[in-house]
Amino acid sequence: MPELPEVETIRRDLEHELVGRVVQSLQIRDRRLMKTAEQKRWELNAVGRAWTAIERRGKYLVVQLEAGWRIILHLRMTGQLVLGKDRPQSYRMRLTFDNGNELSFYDQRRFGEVWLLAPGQAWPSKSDLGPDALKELTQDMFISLVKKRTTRIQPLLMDQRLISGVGNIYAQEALYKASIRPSRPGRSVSRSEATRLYKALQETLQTAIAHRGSTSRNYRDAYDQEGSAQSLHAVYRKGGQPCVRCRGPLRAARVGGRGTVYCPRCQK
DNA sequence: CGGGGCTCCTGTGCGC
DNA sequence: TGCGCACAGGAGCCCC
Repeated sequence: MPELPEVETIRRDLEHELVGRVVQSLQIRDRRLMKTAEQKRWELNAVGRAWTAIERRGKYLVVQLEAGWRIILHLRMTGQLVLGKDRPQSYRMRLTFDNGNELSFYDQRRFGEVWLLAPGQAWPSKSDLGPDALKELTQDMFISLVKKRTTRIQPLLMDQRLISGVGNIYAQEALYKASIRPSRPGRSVSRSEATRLYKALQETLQTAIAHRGSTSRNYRDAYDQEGSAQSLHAVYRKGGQPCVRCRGPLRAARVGGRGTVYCPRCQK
């Protein structure tokens, strides 16, 4: 599910509802998510602490707790963080706060991950994250990064070590907007094309946030509501349908092991 | 460095 | 209707 715009939407919802609140208890239903020893560590160190800030790095959510502890969450494909009481019992983890509010972590495919980090403890991502696509990536950084690689441009956009936050939906949409084929080697993308792509990416991500993310299947915001950015999609999952620009059929292909859709006439 | 394939899971949609 | 297969917003790992 969630790429940068979806995670940012959830972040804002949680910030609004939970900053300043104190965790009162936690329930775990998925032993794969957290083993008994780890659960004890959470009860000792996360329960009783207030949430002081909620940040985002790429597709990760970072919850700052009192005294320098941090909770890191990654929703992978189908993770959901939903506020409110009387939600379904199929949660993997649930936190209860001092005002009675609850936060439930649902995850159909169970790829999502959660960490509790002690003060100063290392970031859990195996490989370091590249600059955040919206907050840190500048046009110059983007151009030099693209020109340096022989990798195809779509997998390049989605490589979290190079740029963090972009996934399969928004990579496809930005490439369409910039009229560049997903399979083009980075190095073959000219300066002016890269500039166009940078701007398309920024605009795509910002507009998606303004629409509270894309709900294709599983994604819901923290209030369990769907986003509406999917109504803006020009190519994602639209193989065979007419291109909105030239009316020719969009083509479905595989690039870097992932499905992608592009317009063979508009995207060079 | 790059690319392909497989893995972790569960659910859906399609062709036969 | 049933069955099997491909594929799905992610990402790490292994091998070539």
